[in-house]
Amino acid sequence: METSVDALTPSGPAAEDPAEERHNSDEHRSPKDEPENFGEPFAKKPSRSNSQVAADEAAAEAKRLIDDPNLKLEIPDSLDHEHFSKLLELDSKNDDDLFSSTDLLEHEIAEHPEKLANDIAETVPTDDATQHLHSLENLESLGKLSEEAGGDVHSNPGTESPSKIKNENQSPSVLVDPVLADDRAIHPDIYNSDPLSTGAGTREDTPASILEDKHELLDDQKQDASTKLGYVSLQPPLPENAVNKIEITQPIEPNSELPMTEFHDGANSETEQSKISAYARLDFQSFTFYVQTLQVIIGRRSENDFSHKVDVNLGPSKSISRRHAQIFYNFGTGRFELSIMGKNGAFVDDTFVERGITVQLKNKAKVQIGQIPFQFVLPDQEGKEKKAIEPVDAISLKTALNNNNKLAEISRSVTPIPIPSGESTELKDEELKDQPAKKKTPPKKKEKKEPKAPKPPKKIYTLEEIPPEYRTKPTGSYSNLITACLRKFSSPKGMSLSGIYAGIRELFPYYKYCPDGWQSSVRHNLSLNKSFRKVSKEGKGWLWGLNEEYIAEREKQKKKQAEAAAEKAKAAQLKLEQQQQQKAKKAAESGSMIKSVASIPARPKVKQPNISQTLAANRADRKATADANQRTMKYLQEQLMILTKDRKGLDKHVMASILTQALAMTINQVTQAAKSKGITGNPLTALIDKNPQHLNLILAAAVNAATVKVTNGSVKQLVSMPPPTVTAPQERRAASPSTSNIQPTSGGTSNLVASANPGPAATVKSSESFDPTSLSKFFQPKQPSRVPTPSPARSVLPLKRASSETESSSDDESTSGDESGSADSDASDGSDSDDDSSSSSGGSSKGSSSDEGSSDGE
DNA sequence: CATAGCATAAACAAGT
DNA sequence: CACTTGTTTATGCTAT
Repeated sequence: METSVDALTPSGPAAEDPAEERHNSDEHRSPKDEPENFGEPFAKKPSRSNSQVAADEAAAEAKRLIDDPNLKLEIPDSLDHEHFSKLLELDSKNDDDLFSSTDLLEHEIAEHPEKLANDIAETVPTDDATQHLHSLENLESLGKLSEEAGGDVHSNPGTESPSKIKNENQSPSVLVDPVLADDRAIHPDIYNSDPLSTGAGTREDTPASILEDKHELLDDQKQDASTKLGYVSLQPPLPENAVNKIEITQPIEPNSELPMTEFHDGANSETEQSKISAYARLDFQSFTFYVQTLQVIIGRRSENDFSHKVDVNLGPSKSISRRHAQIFYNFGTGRFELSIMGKNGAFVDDTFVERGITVQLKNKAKVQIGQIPFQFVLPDQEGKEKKAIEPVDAISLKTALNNNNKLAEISRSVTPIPIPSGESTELKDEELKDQPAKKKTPPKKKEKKEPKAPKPPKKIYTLEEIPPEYRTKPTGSYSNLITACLRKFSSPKGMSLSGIYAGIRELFPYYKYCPDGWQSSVRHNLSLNKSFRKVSKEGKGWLWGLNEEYIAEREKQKKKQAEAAAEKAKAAQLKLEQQQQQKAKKAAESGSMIKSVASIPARPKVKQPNISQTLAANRADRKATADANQRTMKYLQEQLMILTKDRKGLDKHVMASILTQALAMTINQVTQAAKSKGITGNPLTALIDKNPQHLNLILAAAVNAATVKVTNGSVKQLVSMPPPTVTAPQERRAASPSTSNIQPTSGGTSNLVASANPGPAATVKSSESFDPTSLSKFFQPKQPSRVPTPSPARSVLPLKRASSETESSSDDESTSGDESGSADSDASDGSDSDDDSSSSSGGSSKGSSSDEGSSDGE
């Protein structure tokens, strides 16, 4: 260590207490950890080449996930007719198939982020060491997936890149990325060292990283400073000094729960420079190293060897491994821990710790590596106070300036840092620059003891002080927030309450700025919600974890409910359709069938509050099914009308009966046929989309059969069976003026119409012999024939969600994968009107009122 | 209108 | 004694 930190000696006031977050408890890390894992905590986020980015993403996703925890499908009540119900059955089955895998994925993620995580987790082994990995992976995958999900929310899943998402969120992560990347390059060992980290960066979401994020978020000035100061060692730029300096990295803000605090260096009482912000301090005989990142690697570094990163170089002694030990902040336990990676082990408080073991680093713990002893010192109470006061950051400082009360305290806590020596000076400068601006006021360095304000009330932020993106309360329930937090930060042993607080603050910075009170809710949730459970005991409190089984169960049920709801919705729709249909018929009977038909409103249109994406999504699903059914019904009705334009003198009543029966028959038969064929999904829908001509044939046959039945054979063929292919329909229409009315809406119908009539009664023996089996062919994997452009179906019925394409796709999807075609023209007509919700996607909208109110408070 | 879920508070009990 | 951590109970809101 080149560093000259010697100037500083352990003089500083020893920390008497660990930061609040850290508990003194002695829990050790599981001994299993092997050198490689040393980064357990880090291991968690191996991939995040950019810790921050990842963090942000994670946060973003977490939010997203959280936001849509409950997608519910709704379905109408049971249908009356069995055919309908059958239809529904098919549909419901189909639903699964209907959704493209992507859809499912997205939904799933949106709905049950945790589930996803679980799934992922399941695939992974579970020992201590790997646990972290899990989380990591989970997170990552989650992140990726969620990204997709997020993307889809807007439009296409998967299209959006993480960065994009970030941008949306305006998270600073983006900015950070480059840095991290560089960082990696510079200190390959760190990243590469971790076997677990799959090539991705290994940086953790340690508080440090978090801090980084914050820095950026907080304010520009700070940003610069922070970057430079805080991560000097890591950053590519800042070469000379940085490199040499042993690692005096100085994170600027101790955020929220992070332990980082300031050390007062008695020796340098130079005033402003008497303090250094750090999470902890390592007092060596000849120098002092301030732990300002959540991960510090201690080892031996040869002069020219930069292949691996060493934050604290213990010299050339071979008894010291290149990466001999690592001190890191375990977010899960809220403590600093020491992982021994060096083959010769180390002594911690006079106890030998062998390689692969991780132990907690208590305040003032004595550590000896090789022949080099040092003491790990946590910040003292002052630090605590400071912390308590608030995260010292630009914002708080500013505020402080404005508010005298706190000002005093903050100032004390924040006083500038004296830098140990040499290189560090630059840092100092930087800091000074920063700090002066913010903290400036009282260089008063009071002896560590101050009158001590009774209790620094938590700082109250004004709206302006809060980064815009963090002004609104995250959507999602506390249980979701907690779940996200645990998934992201929890160690296998669980997470302490304070750790959870910190995690939540990290994931949802809103909680860094909002007034206290939410902690109570968190506690309330932890103990009340079965999704959480006490994993292990730590000192006074418990380490909390997720009750995966329960969660899984809950998810299942939710899903079921959703499905049930969806079915109901469908049923309702169908019912509605039927009713309409009947109405139509009646109307027809009365004389203006056509009119009635035409008038049949496409969809009831559900009013959508578009509150959250979730809801939107849910609705979308419901709608999808409902719409599909509706569309189908409408289509059938229309076609029937068209087919029976020529009533051949039958009277209204008779026609009504015929139509009703024909419809029922068609539905029934098609459904049956499909069922027997094992076809999932709504066969009618599929048919409409893929082979409307055939469906027309079926309808025609059904009509004839119904006619025969109703008229007792007096009329055998109401509809002439057209040849399958047919085309020129126009004539027909022209012929009968009435028709024209019928399809004002859809051009698509024309085809059908055509098919329906003209041809010589071709094939179908129609009438009585309505052979269901004949339908089978329609369900064959696919018939190339189908109708192209104007898919009648669509045309006829307005689709609901113009907004989200994904969904629309989902609905037609119906059966086999098809291209279903185009939604063409017609679709447009109806759809547009209602849709809705999608727009809302933005999310976040949420409780503006509450937040603002609260925040504004003063 | 009743109900389920949540969010919040707050009172208390236990540990530290 | 001051806190932190957990439990419980009560109350109000909102969406269903």
